[in-house]
Amino acid sequence: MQENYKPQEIEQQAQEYWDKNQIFKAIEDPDREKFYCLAMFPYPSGRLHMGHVRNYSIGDVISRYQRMQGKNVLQPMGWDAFGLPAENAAHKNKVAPASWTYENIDYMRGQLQRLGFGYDWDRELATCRPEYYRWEQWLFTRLLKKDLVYKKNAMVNWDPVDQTVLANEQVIDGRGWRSGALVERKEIPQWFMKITDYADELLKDIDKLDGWPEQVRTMQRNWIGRSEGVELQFEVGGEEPLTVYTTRPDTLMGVTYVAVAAEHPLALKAASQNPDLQTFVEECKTTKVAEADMATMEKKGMDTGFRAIHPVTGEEVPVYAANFVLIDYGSGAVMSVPAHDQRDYEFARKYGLAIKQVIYPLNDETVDLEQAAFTEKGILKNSGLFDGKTSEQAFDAIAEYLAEQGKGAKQVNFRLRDWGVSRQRYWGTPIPVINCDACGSVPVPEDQLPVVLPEDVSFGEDVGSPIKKMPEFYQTTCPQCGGKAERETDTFDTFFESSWYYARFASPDADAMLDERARYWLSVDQYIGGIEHAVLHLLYARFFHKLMRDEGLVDGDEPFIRLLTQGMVLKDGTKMSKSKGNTVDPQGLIDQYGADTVRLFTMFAAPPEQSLEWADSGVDGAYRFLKRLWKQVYSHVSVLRAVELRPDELNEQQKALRFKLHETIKKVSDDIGRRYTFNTAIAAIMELMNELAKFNDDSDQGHALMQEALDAIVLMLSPIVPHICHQLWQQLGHEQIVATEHWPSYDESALVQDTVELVVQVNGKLRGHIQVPADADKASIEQMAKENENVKQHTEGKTLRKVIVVPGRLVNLVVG
RNA sequence: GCCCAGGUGGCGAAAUUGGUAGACGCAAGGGACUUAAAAUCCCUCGGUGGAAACACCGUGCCGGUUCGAUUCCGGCCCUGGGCACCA
Repeated sequence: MQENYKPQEIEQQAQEYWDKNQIFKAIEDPDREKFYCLAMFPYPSGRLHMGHVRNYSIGDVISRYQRMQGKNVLQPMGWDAFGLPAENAAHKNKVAPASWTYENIDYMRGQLQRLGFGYDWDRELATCRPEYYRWEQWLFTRLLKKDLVYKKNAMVNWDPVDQTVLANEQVIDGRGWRSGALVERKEIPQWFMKITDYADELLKDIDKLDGWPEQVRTMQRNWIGRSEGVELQFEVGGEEPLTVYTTRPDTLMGVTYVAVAAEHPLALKAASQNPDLQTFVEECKTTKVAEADMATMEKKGMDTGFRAIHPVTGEEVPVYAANFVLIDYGSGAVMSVPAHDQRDYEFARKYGLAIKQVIYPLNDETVDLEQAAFTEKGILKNSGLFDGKTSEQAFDAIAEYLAEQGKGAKQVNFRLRDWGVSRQRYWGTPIPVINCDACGSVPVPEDQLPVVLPEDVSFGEDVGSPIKKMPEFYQTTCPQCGGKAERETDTFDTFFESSWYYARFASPDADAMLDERARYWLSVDQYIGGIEHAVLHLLYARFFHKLMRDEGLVDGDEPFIRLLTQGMVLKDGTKMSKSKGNTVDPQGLIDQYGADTVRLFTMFAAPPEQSLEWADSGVDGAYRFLKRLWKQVYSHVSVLRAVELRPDELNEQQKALRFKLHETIKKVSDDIGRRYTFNTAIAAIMELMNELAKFNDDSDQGHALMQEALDAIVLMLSPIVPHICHQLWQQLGHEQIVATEHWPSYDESALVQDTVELVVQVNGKLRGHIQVPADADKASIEQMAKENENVKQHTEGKTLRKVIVVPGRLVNLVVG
């Protein structure tokens, strides 16, 4: 008699087999087509959550499918191991971030193994290991010499009580999350990467990424934000002139004031003489650094008393200090045209500043400036020399005029800003620079790398990075002059590590950043990860690839050929995260149902790109399906009969089943191989299984057909539920293991049909169905449609005006 | 505020290029089997009317294009993601 389906038992057996026979070990082989499939590596937060299971199940399905296509597949796994949560845990539990992280890695590795993902574990890496981060330190020192990194002052959130820098996430309602103190903006020196040097190429190459979702390409284009405009100067008597950039130089004649950031030298100078302004500048310090906060806060400003000279009219306009102008971005000053910009308009109304209309609609419509700014393009009036020109003509004319006067020029601008990589935190890669009073910032020489982060540190109530208080770490000598010097104690942004790990997986043990193996495996053929990474991580990784290319380390311009952005797994309507306490822990489900059921249900619940509101209900259905499959195979093999299938000799019922079978193979191949809609692939296989259950045919050909169908089902399901399929494939009498079998192909001749069903519509509404010969012509289809009884009810006494025949689908009779 | 998505039964969803709205699954209700329960199997399952055939309504809201719109266009509402120091 048949055995019962015991997932825990068979899953362990299958995993032991794969492990022992090194089924997923990837070996470079120039004679075989490679396929590098990568899912974004996890932060080792402690336990896997449902979003991880979804992400890695998708990656594993694609990897196993590609292996069955005969490709040489690489699927690695590693750990994005540096980051803030380890420091938080360290404070809370008084353990060192390193040991907390390594324990989490060990636990989560076990969970991934329990889920049966086909990784080449020999390539595992953790970014907190010196043998990993030494190479990004190396790259950084190279880039420093190439002038692609530099140091400048930049704003951070400063907690005045804890005396520490806060991440945006750690500022809640303007206060530090631990101290509760009002957070201030503070300028400190920080390292920057010149990503703007690559802005043009990063933008242009988006066109090459036709394997990426269009929405991600659009977001990246908008983020880089190339614009064409004019940069111009406003003289300020006795002071440095103010430089502003505008994409609307046609509105220049409508400028009625200029606004500068509260931290701008002009504002600070005025404030030193003006206590009210001083108070305002202080107030502006309490806004968070995040752009969303800047954009949604109440717009406030105050006259500095300075007057700027309009570069064309020579008129004086006031210079305001304003809280919405970013000192970090551009020149920290903007020209304001209230009549033609909504934000300037609202600001001008609030402070009683002049509103001067200079652009008028082309169609002579009147504009009501009592209601809102007129922001469209049009024709210039009240603009002196430029009256009568269209906005487009005025753009050029005004730019030329300014250039002649030496007061401005056309300029291409990017919204993209250079990447600030310094973090004032402990648990990160030490920035490999030595600060010497005599020589300045000196890169750590190659032979002194890596700069190792001390892992044995004590973490208690004391906030702030322990290495900033460790002379044995920071006291050193200058590599250039040999004098006393101090190391940087800042660490890299953790996006630094995640920007190149995909490449390191190709040569994880190389005694260099990368070696020749990277040229074989790169680029990544399929990258999979959360949509929340659409801009930052994916843009930084593209940037790094170009940096590594320019160092001669990799070929090609882009790291990821095809990208699948997985939707978020939501619970109670928001992103699952530890900080929100709404994570769903899959471990209970794995213990109860086994890995295959969890994988199957996760892939069945929704298409991968869609966000998924998590609910456990439905897992039972996936489990029931696997039990049915198990039973079906065992009852089939309980009768030993080796009969060859003869498709030409099948009866009608057998032909119908074989049609369904091959239709399903065709659909599932397309759904898994091209569309990545695993949910509909599973649904199609479930439909086929429902047909098989009804198919009671003891004949030899019936048995042979059943064998063909079960073989195909087990092959098609094996990327999704690999353990049960490993076992069932053997039961079905095959020598080879299913993981290395070939994907099934469909038989065209099984898909030939004599008749097809068409839908008959009258005026677009469904009124009946007709069976027609597959090769019927339009006239006979029309005739058959008209003869349908229900159709007659709706056409009687009416004039037939038009007949639309969509071959293989429908007939629409238009009557009136 | 800006950029990008999404909104379909009680629930997760399907409809791939403008062509049968609700496949597949969950839950629920009814039945079979069982001493009973579990498991399994069968039936029903968008709303209203109807015994049924069938008819009308129905894909966030308002309007448009079309023989035909969940799909395309315009406007709005709501939800989610990102906004440069969460990862």
